Amino acid sequence: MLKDDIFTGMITLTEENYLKALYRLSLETEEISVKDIADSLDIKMSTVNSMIKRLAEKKLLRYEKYKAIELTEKGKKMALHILRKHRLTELFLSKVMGLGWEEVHDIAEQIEHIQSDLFFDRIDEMLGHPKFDPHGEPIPDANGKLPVFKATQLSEGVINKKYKLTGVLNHETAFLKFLDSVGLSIGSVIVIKDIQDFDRSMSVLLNNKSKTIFSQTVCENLLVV
Amino acid sequence: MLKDDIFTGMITLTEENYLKALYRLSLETEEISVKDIADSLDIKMSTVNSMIKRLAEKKLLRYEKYKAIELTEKGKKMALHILRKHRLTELFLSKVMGLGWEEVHDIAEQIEHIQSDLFFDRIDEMLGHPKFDPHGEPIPDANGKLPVFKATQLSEGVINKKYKLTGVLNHETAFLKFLDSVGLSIGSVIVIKDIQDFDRSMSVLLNNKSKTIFSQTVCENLLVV
DNA sequence: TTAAATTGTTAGATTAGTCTAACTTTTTAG
DNA sequence: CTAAAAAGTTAGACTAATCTAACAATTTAA
Repeated sequence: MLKDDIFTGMITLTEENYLKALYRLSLETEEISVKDIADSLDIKMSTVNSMIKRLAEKKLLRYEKYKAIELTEKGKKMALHILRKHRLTELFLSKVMGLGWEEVHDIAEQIEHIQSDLFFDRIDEMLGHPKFDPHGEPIPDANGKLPVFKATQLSEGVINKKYKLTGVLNHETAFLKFLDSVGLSIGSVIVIKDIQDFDRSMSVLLNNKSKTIFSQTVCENLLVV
Repeated sequence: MLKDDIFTGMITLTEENYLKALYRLSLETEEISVKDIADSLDIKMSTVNSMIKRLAEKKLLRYEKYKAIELTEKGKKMALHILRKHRLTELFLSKVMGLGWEEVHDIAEQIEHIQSDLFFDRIDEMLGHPKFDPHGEPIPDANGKLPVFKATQLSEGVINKKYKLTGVLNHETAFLKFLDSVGLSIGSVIVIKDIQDFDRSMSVLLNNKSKTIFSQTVCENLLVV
């Protein structure tokens, strides 16, 4: 029974949280330090120090005294798996269960640790295998691979190309209500018909039906792919 | 920080599992012993012994050396709260997410520990505030109160009374398919029109529409209220 | 370039949850 | 009624995850 988990690849909830933090940090900084992790998880450096030694033994990261910390491929894959579960859960709570976007994060932090492929695959299916969460962040697929493209702002778009709405950067009620009022929701098709040079506003065609004008601010807050 | 949880009423996942086991055992036996708990959770008696001392300190159960163990009102309330979350989750996984009844239990064992009233209240709402799970077991309400009546078997029913299907005792695919084929699902209305003395089969009216005959076996497996 | 500040490491303690082993009390069967 | 079996208890050890406190290495700035 001792050190069973090294053989089974089993991982504790706490270890999952370290991996997730490690992955997030790897996107933000070149070199991940013990302090970065301690700050991001709000625990002491000494605690981090002992934990990374354990994770290194499990081959989830590479670590040498006083050097920067790096996830291994195995560690990265596990982190992406948790991230996938987190993002799918957030989308599910919001789209299927109708919870507010500000409410879903804390619940998703708990549900992301549920061990059941069945459960998350079904969520994925019910959501139509989404590639991005409403923040525009990519959702890793079941194999832990990230989509190559990240969603971009509509304000970066070009005329006459078909875009699909995948998320928004502004989550205020007022903005979401505005989107509602023009008939926009995740998955809507947007085609830019014209761009006004003087104020960067755009004439757009929505879902091949209604035509309207979006200000630069609106365009910057719409994530498309 | 020391003994914080005694003040906050916070409870660990493990403690929740003890409470749940205690409650289940209290329905099965008069006197709950250390051994009962050890067997039901598959841990050693010595472990149970130390844990019940902790739970007693937290006023979740009453314990004296060599005496039977009893949940306090507070402990019972917490146990019912977990039970509510478990049963609501099972129903949700099955009815909303379309998972098979054999698959939902293990997932529900994990999700029942999620801390979020919002989440479970929303599930409750989406399910239409169900009073019974598909096993016919009552679901405690948000205040931890159990419905007074437990579902009974249709085979115990009387002629011309309106019954509502709340669950089944047999969860085999074949039986569930049969129910499907006659148009029965949770919530369906059943009225017994006649009972045959010689084989205890019943002529029944379903949803005020179709009339059919159920064998005694079928009636015994239908839970109604 | 060296002293101060920051960051990292180690040692040792604590708590939750578990175990084994030794011992005690209660229950049960002859 | 008593001896054996079953159940219960205690003591002591272990792991995971955390902490504090002391000390070491590295980085930064005067």
